[in-house]
Formats: sequence, C-alpha cells, structure tokens
Amino acid sequence: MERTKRPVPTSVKDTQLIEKRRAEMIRGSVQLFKQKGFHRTTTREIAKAAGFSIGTLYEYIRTKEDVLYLVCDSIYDQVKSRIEQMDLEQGTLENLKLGISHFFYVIDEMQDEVQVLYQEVKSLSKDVLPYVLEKEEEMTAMVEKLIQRCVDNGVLDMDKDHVRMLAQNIFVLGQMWGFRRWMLQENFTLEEYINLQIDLLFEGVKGYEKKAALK
Amino acid sequence: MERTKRPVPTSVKDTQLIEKRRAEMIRGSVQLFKQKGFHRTTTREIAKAAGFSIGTLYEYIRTKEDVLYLVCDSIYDQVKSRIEQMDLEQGTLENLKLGISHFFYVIDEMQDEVQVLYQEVKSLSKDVLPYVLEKEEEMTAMVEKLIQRCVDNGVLDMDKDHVRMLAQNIFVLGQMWGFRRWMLQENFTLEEYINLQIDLLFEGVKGYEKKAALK
Amino acid sequence: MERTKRPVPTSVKDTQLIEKRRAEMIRGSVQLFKQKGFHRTTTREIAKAAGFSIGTLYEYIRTKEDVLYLVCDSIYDQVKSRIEQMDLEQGTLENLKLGISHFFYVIDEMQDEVQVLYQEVKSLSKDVLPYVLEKEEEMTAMVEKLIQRCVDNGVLDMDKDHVRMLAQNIFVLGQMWGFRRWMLQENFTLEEYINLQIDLLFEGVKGYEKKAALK
Amino acid sequence: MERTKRPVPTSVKDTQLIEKRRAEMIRGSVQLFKQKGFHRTTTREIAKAAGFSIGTLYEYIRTKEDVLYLVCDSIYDQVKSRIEQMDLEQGTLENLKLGISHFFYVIDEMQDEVQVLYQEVKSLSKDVLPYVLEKEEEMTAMVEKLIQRCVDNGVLDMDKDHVRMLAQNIFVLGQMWGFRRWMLQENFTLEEYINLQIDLLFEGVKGYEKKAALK
DNA sequence: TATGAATGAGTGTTCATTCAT
DNA sequence: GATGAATGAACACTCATTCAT
Repeated sequence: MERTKRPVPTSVKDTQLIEKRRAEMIRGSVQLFKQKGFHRTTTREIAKAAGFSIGTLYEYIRTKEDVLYLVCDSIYDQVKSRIEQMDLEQGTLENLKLGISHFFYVIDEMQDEVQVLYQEVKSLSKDVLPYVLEKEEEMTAMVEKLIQRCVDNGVLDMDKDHVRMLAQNIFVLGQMWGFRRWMLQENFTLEEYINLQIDLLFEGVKGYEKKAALK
Repeated sequence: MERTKRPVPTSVKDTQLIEKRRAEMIRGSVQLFKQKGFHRTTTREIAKAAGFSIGTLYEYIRTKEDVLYLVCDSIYDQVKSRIEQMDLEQGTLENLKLGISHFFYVIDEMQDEVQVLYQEVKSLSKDVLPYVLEKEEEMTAMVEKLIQRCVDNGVLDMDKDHVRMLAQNIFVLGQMWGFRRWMLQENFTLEEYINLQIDLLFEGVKGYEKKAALK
Repeated sequence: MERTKRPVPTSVKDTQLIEKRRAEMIRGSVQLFKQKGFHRTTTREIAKAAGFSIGTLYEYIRTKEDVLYLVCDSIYDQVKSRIEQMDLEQGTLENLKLGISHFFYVIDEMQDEVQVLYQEVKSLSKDVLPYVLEKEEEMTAMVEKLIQRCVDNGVLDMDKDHVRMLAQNIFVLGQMWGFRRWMLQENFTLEEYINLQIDLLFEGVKGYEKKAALK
Repeated sequence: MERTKRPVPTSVKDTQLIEKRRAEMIRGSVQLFKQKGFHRTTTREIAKAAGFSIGTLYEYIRTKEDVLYLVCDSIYDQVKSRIEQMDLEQGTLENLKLGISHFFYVIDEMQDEVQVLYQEVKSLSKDVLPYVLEKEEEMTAMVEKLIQRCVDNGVLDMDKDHVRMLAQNIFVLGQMWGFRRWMLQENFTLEEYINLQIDLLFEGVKGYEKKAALK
C-alpha cells in the first residue's frame, strides 16, 4: 500500500530546497486554479504566486502539466493524511457514522483543494493519469476499510460489492458537498448536511415508509 | 418553470438556418470536447467538424465560449426531454425504483454528452453560469418530484430537506456512473450498478444489520 | 532528373498566393540570413522583412526551419536555372572554358544567395538534408556533363573519376569566390579570378615548369 | 609572423589552471559543436562536458562566444603545428607533391576539428573575426611558401598571383575533403582522393588532351 | 451568407549570465 | 576558486477573432 510517485525531474539538486520551493508553488497554484482553472492560469502567474521568477519555476518542473500533477499529488497526500488520523478501531455502526462524519469534515476543511482536484484531474495527460487514479483508489479503499470492519465484526451482513459501492457513494457524496456547493451550501450548514446524509445512508428509503399505513 | 435561454447573437437572420447550423456545430463539438476538452479544441476544429468555414462559424456565434454554452444547453435539453418521457403517475415505491432506473439508463445512453457537460461547465464564464445552474436545478427538481409524489401519496414520510437531498444524491449517483467509469464500468454492468444502487438507496445501512444479533 | 520537393504544409489554399507570399518571405530571409545567420534571425524579423505579420508567416510554414528549407530550395532552383541557360553544345576546350567562366559569373551575381546556402545548409535537420544534397548533386552533375561532353567528343581522355573530381573542384572553386571573398575580392576582380583559375585548371602545375631548364 | 591572440579575460589568476581548464573546455566543446553546432549547444552542456560546473565555466570565460573563439583558435594552432612538422627544404615538384599530400593527411586526421572550424567561424562576432582570418591567412601562407620555394628554386615559373591562387586552391581542396565528405568519402579513399587531386593539380586539363588528335 | 487570409496579443519554454555562499 | 540556484529577456509558435471579397 506504498504510495507511488511519478518523479518530476529538476535541475536543482538540493532536495530540501526542492521540497520548499514546490510547496510554495503548490500553495500559489491551488489559489489560481481554483479561481481561473488550470488552462486559464499562465506559468508566469504561477511563478509570481509562488514568489519566484519564471526561470526559477522551470528549475523545479519541466512542463506546466508537472505543476498540475504536483498540485493534485500534494492534495491527495494531504487529504489522505487527514483521513488517516481518524481512529476506526471498533467496527460499530456508531463508529462508522463517526468515520463518515469525520470524512465530511475533512472534505469541508480542504474544500478549495478538493474542488481543484476534482475539476482539473482530467486535464492531466494520459501518462500521469494512472498515478492519480491510483491515489483515488487508495482513498476509497480507506472508506471501504471502515465499512469492512463492521462486516468483519459481525455487525453488518454485506457482500464485497455492496461494501465497495457504499464506499464509493460515501466518497462521492463527500465531494458533492464541495462541487455542488452553489446548491448545497446555500441551504444547509455542514452539520445539517452530514446529519441528512447519515440519515439517508443509514435508514434508506424504506426507513421512511409510512408505518401508519401498515396497521 | 419555463426554460430560460441566454440569447446568443447572430449576424444571420434566417432562424431555420441558425437552428440547422447550430445543430451541426453542437454535434461536432461534443465529439471534440469529449476527446480533448474545451480548452484544447480550437475554433477551426469546431468549424471543420461542423462542416463549414471558420468565417461561417463566427456568423452564428460571437465567441468560442458561446459554443460551449450552446453545447451545454443542448445537452441539458436532450437529457431533460429524455427524462420527461418516463411515466411517474403513481407515487409508489416500485414506481420510484423504476424512475431511478430509467434515469440511470438515460445517463448511460448519453454518457459522452453528460461527461462533456460535467467536465466543461466550470469553463463557462461567470455570466452564463446562472443559466446553466438553473438547468441543473430543473433536472434535480424532476427527480425531486418523483420522490415527492410518494410523499404526497402517503407512501413515504419525509420532510422537504430529506426529499431534496435524496434527489440530489440520486442525481449525483447517476452522474457518478459516467465520471467514475474508469473505476465502475470495469467492475459492474449497468444493470448490476443499478441494482446495487437501488439496494443501498432503499435498504440503507441498517437494512444490512445482522439479524442473528437480534435474537 | 526531375526535381524532388519536400512539400511544406500550409494553412492557406490559394496556390498563387502561396507562391507570392513565399517569394516575399524568401527575399527577406536571404538578406537577414546573410547578415546575422539563420540562428540569430527571429521569426518576427522574417515576418517583418517579408512584409506581413508573424501570424501570417505561420500560415505559410510550420516551423522556422521550413523557412530555411524554402530559402535553400529556392536558391538552388535559381542557380540551376541560371546555369541551364548556358549553351554547351560543342564539347571543345574553348567551350569548356566558356562554361566555367559562365558558371563563375552566375555565382558572382548570386553571391549573397550562394553565401547563405553555403553557410546555413548544415543548420537543416537530418530529415530535409537529403532533399538539399540531392540538389547539390544535380548541380555538380551539370558541370560534370560539361566536361563529359569533351570526353565524348574525343577532345579529352579522362576516366569517370577524374571527370567527377574535376567537376567538384570547379564547383567548389566557384563557391570559393563567394565564401572567401574577404581574401579574394580584395585582391582580384572577378575577371582576374576567372582567368587565374582557368589558367591553373587548364595548365596544371606542370604547365608552369621552367622550359629553360629543359634545354 | 608571430601568432596574435585576442586575450580572453578570466577571474582566475593561476595561469597553469587556466590552461588546464580551457583545454578541458575545448576538448568537450569540439565534440558538442560537431554534433549539434555552436548555437544548439548550451553553456551548461559545455560545462558538463568539460567536467565542471556552470559557475566555474564562467570563471574562465566571459561569454559563450569566448568558448567558440577559444575552440577555433586552438584548432588553428593544432592544425598549424601539424603542418609545420612537414619538411619542405628542397623546392622540387616531388617535394611539393609530398607537401600537398601531407597537408591532406593532416586535414583528414583532424576532420572533426576542421569541420567545426569550418562551420562555426561565421558565428563569431565581427570583433574577433580579424583574429581568426589572420590565422587562415597564416595557414594559406604556409602552403604558399611551399610553392614559392619551387619558384625560388627555378623549378616553376609562376608570378605571385598564380602562386597565391594555387595555394588557396590547395587549401580549399583540402577542406573540401572534410566538408563534402557526404559526397567524396563514399566514393573515394583518402589515398584515391589525394592521387586524383594531385593528378588534376599537376597535369591540368591540358594534360588530358587526346594526343591522338595531334597527329 | 459564406469564405479564408490576415492579425498580433499571448503562451510555454529556454538559456546565457550573475552572484551569494 | 568552485558551486549551482536565481533571473528574465527572448524565442518559436498558437489561435480567437476580424473583415475584405
């Protein structure tokens, strides 16, 4: 489950410096990409936002696309490390709820980054896409594990397919909070959103069947 | 609830011709946008794909962005008209399932278009965005109506918020089939996907609680 | 003995216009290349010298190197057509002298062009070089034919190798007038140069052996 | 007739070190220039080929052009010292032939260097050109001396102009072996080339006149 | 109405040169 | 003396848009 990186060649040798400069670069780029998208952002703007010259920028990357890759890669790592902090020892339903809730909080905190990730991944060329998709898979795998624990614990009775699909749903519903913010965040607070989603996720439509009618 | 259009000015008067030319334009553009995205597609390519010259193209639009708007608008209309065909007279759970299923089928059939819509909407400038978002809202409203009918019919006991959120979930889960195809369409057929989603949507996590434990 | 052309793709369709614009382009480029060489000349300078914008320039070529190819190709054609005018009916030594003399005159008249050809051919990439070298071979073949006629006529008794080498020598000695002008054109007029070269070429070193010593 | 050098300023004082570093620099540059030409070679590549850093490179030169000058200068010196080794004491025709032959051998041995010299001299700026042309003149002067000796010895009866021109011809015919290698070295060995050229040079066209015709 | 040649601002990228360490 | 990170002017090339025919 080791993270795979596509190395982005540099002219600079000092690895510490590379780390530092790239962090500056990424920070600036996220802001720009969020505002104008990758394609409408120029390399000069990236360099400026990062605080160095265009020449220096190109000491740390080879092409503009490298910036996008670096940005995506970094965001994934951040999100992942944030999610990893959550404790999912016991596989109880209550714990599952907490996990989902935590996941939604993380997404909310990193909304800008997630938005960028979400909107620009497809601008990556075919040869870096695999690296990025692998990351996505890792992340859904984390949600999957959360559910699987409940199954293993004997709390849930779900087959592998249902588990996988549920994990994906939770994942996408999390992102939805970010990419449909124009619709959601006007009408709901984060807490409301989380409660609503957990309700729907746990109860299912059937949970809302009118009992009165059954009598 | 009439559809609102942002008028795209033309130098040409003959409305029939406009209709025809734009249809050619849109058809060609969808293919191109799917392959290379809006930004990497040139106006020359659009003109060529549409079957006329660059000069003629600009007789029917003002800017490149107009093409994108026209494309998005057209796709919405198509999807909408496809969905409208479904009969949702009776508000039963069975009928709701059928409706969802039908919606997923539509998304699948128009996968290319939905993908384009989905990936390029954000490239629209701030001033056309409202028009497009309105369309989105119309579409989720259709799913909403499907559910609301069950509520009105006394089959479901859901408040407005839950209904809205559920509608959005279904909508996004539909799109998910398209935009996560790299992950989903390798592992599931459309039928499997639909069944799985309807299962999860209707049963909820609780539906999978181990009954044995209840003894 | 048909001339082979490497086609240089255009966005423009009107072949007459292509011909015209390229002629303008070539004329301007020769001046620039002579002054500063191919590498130090910018595409903008080429466009300006040709009398149109940078955008228009690129309607008629794909890369900067295309300009160089077009220039070289055109110069070859000009030189060749100039040489072809000379009448080399009879294969006499007198006629050979006239031919050589004529060749030198042509080189002198097209000095600028020849100089450019001579200095910049090697800047062409490997894939166009064959086209250009073929042209060179055609031209030496013309000089060769001039000599061969004398052999065929029974005036000279030379084998193929000697004929070929002599042709090459004459060819290079012609170019020499152009590329060593800094040394030659200070000390000799064209007529002097021609006379001197014809002397040396026809007499050979042995022709200058001291007769007195032979007595 | 002392060699004139254009001094290339240095930040380094230690003359031994300068000598050593520059030798490394020149060796590496010749290879690079031969492969890609002066303009397509970067200073970084030169530094790397020389075995030190870009910073160090600039301790020993001021501009990239200095490298070219140093390279050309060095090649001239080498060629010259190689030619000077030949013994041309006696001014006989046999000795002249030997001299020419030796000269051609030297050119052949130093083909790469000569090629570079030949192709890149024109890239030197106007202010160093005189230094380089002076070198060229020195070299033709050496060939000239070889011929002049025969004249002085009473073996040849040639005026100054003929001597100079003949020297230039021999010089250029030597270079021709290098710069027209694509045509010559496919068809002739060096020995064949030398024999052919000496034949033509000594006999002249008249030497091949058909004697039968004289009857 | 239709065409396609013309335009030039704008883009990604390179590379000779400098200078703090 | 040696290093290599930083710089930014300069370059080749693109492409949305216009307009004369």
